[in-house]
Amino acid sequence: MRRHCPSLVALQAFEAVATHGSLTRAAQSLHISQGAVSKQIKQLETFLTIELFQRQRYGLELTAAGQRYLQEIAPALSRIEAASLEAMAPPVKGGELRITCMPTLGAKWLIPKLPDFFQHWPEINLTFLPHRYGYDFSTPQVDASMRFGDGVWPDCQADYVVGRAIVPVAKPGVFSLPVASPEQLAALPLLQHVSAPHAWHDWMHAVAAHPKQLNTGPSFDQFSLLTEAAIAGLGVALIPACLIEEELRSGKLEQVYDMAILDRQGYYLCYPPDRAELPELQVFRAWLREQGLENQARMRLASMHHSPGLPAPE
Amino acid sequence: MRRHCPSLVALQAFEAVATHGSLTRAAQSLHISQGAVSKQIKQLETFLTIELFQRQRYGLELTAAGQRYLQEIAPALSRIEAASLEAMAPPVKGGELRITCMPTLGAKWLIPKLPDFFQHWPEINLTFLPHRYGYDFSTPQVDASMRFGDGVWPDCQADYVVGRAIVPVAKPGVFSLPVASPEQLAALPLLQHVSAPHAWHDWMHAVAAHPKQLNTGPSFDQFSLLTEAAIAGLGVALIPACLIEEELRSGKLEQVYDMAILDRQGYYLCYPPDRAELPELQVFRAWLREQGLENQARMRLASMHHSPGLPAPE
DNA sequence: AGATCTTACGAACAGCGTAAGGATA
DNA sequence: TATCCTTACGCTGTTCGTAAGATCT
Repeated sequence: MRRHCPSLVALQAFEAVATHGSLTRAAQSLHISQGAVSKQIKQLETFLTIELFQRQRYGLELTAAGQRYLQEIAPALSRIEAASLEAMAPPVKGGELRITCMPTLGAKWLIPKLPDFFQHWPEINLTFLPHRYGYDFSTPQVDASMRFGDGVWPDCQADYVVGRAIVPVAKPGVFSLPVASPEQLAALPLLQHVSAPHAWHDWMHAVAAHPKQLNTGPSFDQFSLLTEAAIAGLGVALIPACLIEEELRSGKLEQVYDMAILDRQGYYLCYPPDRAELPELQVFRAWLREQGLENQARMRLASMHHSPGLPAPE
Repeated sequence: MRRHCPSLVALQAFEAVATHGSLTRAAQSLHISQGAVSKQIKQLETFLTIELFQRQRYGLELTAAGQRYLQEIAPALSRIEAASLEAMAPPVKGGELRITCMPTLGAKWLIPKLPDFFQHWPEINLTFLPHRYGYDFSTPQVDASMRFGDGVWPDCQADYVVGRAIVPVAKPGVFSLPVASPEQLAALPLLQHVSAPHAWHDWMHAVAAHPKQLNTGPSFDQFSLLTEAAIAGLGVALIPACLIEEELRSGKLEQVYDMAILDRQGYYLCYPPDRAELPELQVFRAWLREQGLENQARMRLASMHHSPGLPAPE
């Protein structure tokens, strides 16, 4: 049976452009030229006879059809890559992988998911080095590191994992929630992250709301404090969804408006080019990517690729 | 991020060879040369550094690793194709598709699944023509037809859908079931399909059992009668799993040994080459394929590519 | 002999990088 | 001007078909 499928490289390019919101950065992440990506996207759009992206100043944004397509394609790509890695000769017994990770992300997101990783890859010996080792790959101690940022670091490959989806949350029952419109939110106490004073403005912009004034509340310098403040009922906070999965599940927090925004910054897995071929790292990378995708699949997203973004948290 | 994936064409070739059990027939179904398929498979095996198939006289058989790989890859491919078709410009409003279908398959398998099809493709007007119209595509009345056979018909493209997985079933509680070994089955009354007197021999062979004698019971000339006989508690019957989904679910029948065999014959969607590009047909074909895959995913399979196979049923 | 898989060779095509062109603020 | 996307050209590697070779019954 002849299949009517686009090529895998085109789909990978599509996914990269969709998550990065830009041909240039997608090309960087794919390690190919920007012109090549442009052509792949165009070819894919011609094949499907639809527009996947809306061309804009400074980047491309997914159309509605593009979003639907991405939601089907991304998990399929992920599954193919994971299955291929799993099918390959398994890594050497006792394979080692040494990483560092930001404390909040580790506690709230990564560690809870590790049992699944060890179930698939019992031979891989994963070691968390002290976070203060940072991302100095010059010593042989650290193989990879979970960092926060926009995915561009010198001398460093970076694969997006999770954290760009930001949701507004509050303690259930304190305010009359969830609200019907973003404008109603503006009147509630809006908790701030000191390093991201524009976060609420950006959010309002991304959901196309234009309140006259924002009721700014107290500020905090870490997401963990912001989380606790929201749980205490002090107001509404903008927090990466991946850091409050447990709180949302258990009902300690509630999403107050069903729209996440896609910030430009997020948690990336970084590693030096010379470790890219390490089998244990490839396996970990593919697994991380699948975990990150699951997070994203469930949310309604308003994209905001070119906002200033939030600063490094914690 | 650079991905370590094989190419899509290689994966499609892999899937085709796996379902057909032969390079030659896979090549026919893909409409490319047999040498090309051979090379794709070899390249894929080199890429994964594992053996996907065991080369045998008259064909190739999946290795255990190959089976695991197929179970991940096939749904992913299916999803990509379905998403791509859905993303394309939707078929013209009021698109027509006229098919014929064998009565038992229609009643037991296809019709119950149609609500899902119409949900995805409300614009497509699907018409079931009388089965006696058969598969005469010379008149413009019939676009495609569900046929039973081994997938090779002259002047006709044929995509495998479902029906090759055969399971032994009986009424619960009548015998002491399920049995621990295939040999114990040989002593129970084995219901026969008159046109497939070797079915039970083949099944025993496929599961590597060698009973001294088979306790052959009454014979029937249609699967629907065989099904009713099994429900009545007359004995154990070998029936395509897709024809007794409802009976297994409701407990009217029970699978007596947890091993299906993959017969060479099954239900195929056939259509003339000049209708292959009909958008409505492509959509229907991709949807059928997904439905068929779901059936297969749940079973333990012992393959039996080169048995004589069962005759056309009903 | 008959069926099947493997391999070799040349042709066609797809994917890439470089680099020039065009649009927008 | 600066940034980003688009397009053109030529190179490279991949995929294909044809067809001959190998193997097994």
